[in-house]
Amino acid sequence: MKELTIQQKKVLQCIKFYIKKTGFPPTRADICRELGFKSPNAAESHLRALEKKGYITIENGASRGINLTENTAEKSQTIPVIGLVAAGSPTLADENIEKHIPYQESLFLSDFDYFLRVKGLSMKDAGIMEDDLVAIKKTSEVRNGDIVVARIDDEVTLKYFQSSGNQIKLIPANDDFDEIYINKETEGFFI
Amino acid sequence: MKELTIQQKKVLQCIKFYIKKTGFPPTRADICRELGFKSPNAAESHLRALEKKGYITIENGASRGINLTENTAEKSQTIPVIGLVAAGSPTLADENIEKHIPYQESLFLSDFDYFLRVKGLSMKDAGIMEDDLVAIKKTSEVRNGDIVVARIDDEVTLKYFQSSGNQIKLIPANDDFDEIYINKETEGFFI
DNA sequence: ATTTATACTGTATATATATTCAGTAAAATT
DNA sequence: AATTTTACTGAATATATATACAGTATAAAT
Repeated sequence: MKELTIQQKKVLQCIKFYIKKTGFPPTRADICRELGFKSPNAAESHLRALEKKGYITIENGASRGINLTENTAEKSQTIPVIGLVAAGSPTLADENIEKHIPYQESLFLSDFDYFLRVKGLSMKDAGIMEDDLVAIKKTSEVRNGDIVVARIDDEVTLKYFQSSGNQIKLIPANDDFDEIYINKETEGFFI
Repeated sequence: MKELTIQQKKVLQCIKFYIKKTGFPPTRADICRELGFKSPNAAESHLRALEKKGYITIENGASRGINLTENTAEKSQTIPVIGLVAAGSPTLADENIEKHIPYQESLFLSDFDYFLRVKGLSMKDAGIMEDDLVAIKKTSEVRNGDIVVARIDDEVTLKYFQSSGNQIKLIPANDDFDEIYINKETEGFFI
């Protein structure tokens, strides 16, 4: 596949981002707004260049008729892998990142934020083994039965989540480990 | 989430299909064409109903401004699981389907066609173990290094594919198993 | 019994949008 | 040295598209 110029890459990224954000491709005007162009023809020209180089297809006459080609859509990206460190909550800070691995977006299209490398066997019966990579999504909503990353003081663990009233139960998927009960008001506890 | 009527389900399916096919959402007219409506207002009304029930969002004023909500996009579907039967190539015929399992489309968005249950350990070193489920995609293109489902006469196996000239090499990922060499003209051989 | 939702046809229209044309200028290719 | 590609501004326009309005009819909910 022919190489893209810096500007063309920006336009392609802009299209991908717009689709991810809105669910549908941008118009010429949308691209101009995002990238600061003042003429719709600036976007048009770049689109035609991207089409010519095979990164997108354009349905002529159709509004927002941009389609990322298979190669473009599945373009592998990198995603950080974070070691399950014992102290503190895992962060995306550079020092915690084990490495970045390429991944096929098509295999896991869901938007998760990072991988976590599993230490210990407490989730063994859920099919999560030591050194497995777990896809983690940051979220504000937690439902009962979800598998969550819980931090209690300085320890980080992966457990089933069960909330009832003021009490939270963290259930491991391994009979050799005990359940953990926590009061919602307890300090130093985060999901 | 509120239940959809039969017609509303059809419209929602139509939108999903259109996006899968073209990469962008349909216009009102597109929906009419696909479903045989004669007035764009038929599509419009259904879209507003789907919006009201929370299955889609509509960006007012924007063309093709339809966005499947998270729930809708990730709506679990079922996909057939096929047992790796010894005789003949696996088919989607009912008698071969072990069961249908629900799956989160978001976890594996790539379009594969079915799961195959693995028998034997010939791909052990590629991380494919006995009774694992392998996602299979029917394709006409095979590249060297791909893992393929090969049928030789009445036996079906999973192997690495390596083609050189007129000869095909099928390489197992387990030292305990032997490589298989096949002439391209050999009968009874299919990928 | 009345209202609301479903399920459309048919017409009309403002505007959202793609796309063409006319330029300018610098960089890369041939 | 001449041509093509890149990278835009700016203006104009045909048409693609959402959307409102006017109906008709049946089913479901209140």
